[in-house]
Amino acid sequence: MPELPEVETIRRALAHNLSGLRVVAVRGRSISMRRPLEVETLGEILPGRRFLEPRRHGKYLLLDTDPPGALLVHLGMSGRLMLVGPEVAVLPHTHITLVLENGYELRFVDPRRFGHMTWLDPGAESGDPSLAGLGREPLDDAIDTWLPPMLKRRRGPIKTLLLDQRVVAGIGNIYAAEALWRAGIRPTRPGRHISLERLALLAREVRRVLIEAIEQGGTTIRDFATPDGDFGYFAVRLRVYGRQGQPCPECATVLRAKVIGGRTTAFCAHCQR
DNA sequence: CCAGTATCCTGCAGGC
DNA sequence: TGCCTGCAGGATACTG
Repeated sequence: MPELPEVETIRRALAHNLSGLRVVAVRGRSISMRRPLEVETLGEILPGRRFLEPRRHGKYLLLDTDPPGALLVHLGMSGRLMLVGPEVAVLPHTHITLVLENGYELRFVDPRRFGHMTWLDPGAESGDPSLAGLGREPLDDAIDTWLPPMLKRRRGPIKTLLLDQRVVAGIGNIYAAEALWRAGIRPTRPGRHISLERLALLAREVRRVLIEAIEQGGTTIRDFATPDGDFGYFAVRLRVYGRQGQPCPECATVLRAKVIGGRTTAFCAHCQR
């Protein structure tokens, strides 16, 4: 579900409403996830710690604490965080609840269990398997200088390269499709067969679409919501994602879809070459 | 080494 | 109405 703009939207909400609060208790049940969720371990570590300003790298959230350490959160496809009062009904698939000193609860809900929540001791970040090797941030305004050479060097369809978190961190299926449409590039085209000029344009479109999506609070397709329950409004601005069979907003050619890198990708065969 | 596929899991939409 | 299939915003292990 959540790509960079959604995770950033969550981060901002938490910066506002979670920073400064202390954990008083941890509730939940350990469950097998992509990385094991050790509720007992978190129950020993977290109580007494205060949340600082959260950080984000790609689709990962880093909830720094004092005393030092960080809760690493990835939301996978269906994960969400809720920051709510105890009177709010507990959703199915709520795997862990952090009770805060003000009575509010930070809940990690993830039906499909592709996400995870892991504790990182100080210094463990650089050696963490999820974080090590993560690419640079696409919001960087110099992206059009460093991304094109990387795309040029790798093999495979440009769409697959954009989704590779080691190349650039945070792009998922929605924004890859949108950026490629904006840049007029066919998702199947091998990255190394695209000129540096067009790749620079693509890099700028990647950055632009992510920034616009953040401004709209992310994209709610089905169930994305901030910890406070707000939805994202970028869905109305999607031009190709999920719109196969409908006319291209630019030229009215019927949009097609093709599976690339195991993911359905919509594109306009006329505008994207 | 590379690219492509299978897999983890639940929920939901669509077809019959 | 109900059953079945396929697909979903991600990441990674495996196959050939």
